[in-house]
Amino acid sequence: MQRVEVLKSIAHPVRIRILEELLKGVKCVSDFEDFLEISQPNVSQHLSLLRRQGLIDYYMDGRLRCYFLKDPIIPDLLEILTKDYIEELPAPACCPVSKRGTYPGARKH
Amino acid sequence: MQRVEVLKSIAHPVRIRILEELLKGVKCVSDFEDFLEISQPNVSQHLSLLRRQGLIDYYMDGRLRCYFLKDPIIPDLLEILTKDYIEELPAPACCPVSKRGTYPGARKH
DNA sequence: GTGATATATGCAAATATTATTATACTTGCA
DNA sequence: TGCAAGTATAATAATATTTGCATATATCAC
Repeated sequence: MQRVEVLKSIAHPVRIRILEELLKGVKCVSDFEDFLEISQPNVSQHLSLLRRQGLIDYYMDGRLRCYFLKDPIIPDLLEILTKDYIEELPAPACCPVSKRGTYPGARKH
Repeated sequence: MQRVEVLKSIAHPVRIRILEELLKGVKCVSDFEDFLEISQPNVSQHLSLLRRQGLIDYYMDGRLRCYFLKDPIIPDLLEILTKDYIEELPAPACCPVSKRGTYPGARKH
């Protein structure tokens, strides 16, 4: 499943911050190095993973590599992740639809 | 970060299928056991992780545990994951906004 | 060419996740 | 009370991810 791979790529504290920054605009490796408090090789490793997954890409600018967002699912996902959800989903009305269930459906939990 | 934890919970082929099924309605453990081809303890472990994260909950019905969706972010996330994105995001117009970058911005990549 | 800057890569160690197995708990029913 | 169905938990083994470090590559300025 492609979707799971995308999710796994985003589901990391460093990579989600990288993506959030890229949502604001183009950034090069040393820009990330400044505000993420990790080593340059580690930044590169995360960027390279995101690129392997096709989520971002870069262009060369002198000796800088300028990274930018590529996969359109990213802005949508990031937006949902910042959204405030106040209410829980409504609890199911009653009685499970289960092949084994002819039980009355009394909620004891 | 809470969001990363949520993403990690969803970013697994079994758990994403569990959540998709729960989107359709209530299901008990043995229901999952049937269509996911994994062992009962493994199903329980995934369910229990999802519950620890507050994404799902259950009620007792006889000796069945009937699981249901609880966190409203799930339907939104699942929807985006099934959406078709045809176009890539537009490439950035020009020239990086980088504190080091006064480079001309020629794209050599 | 030489040196400095910007970034990537390879590999091993540390850590986290997942599946498996065996066992325990709980409920309903005879 | 005792047994079976449904499910959970604990311990462990297998696997994947992440990080740190040393080193490599590429480009620019001189």
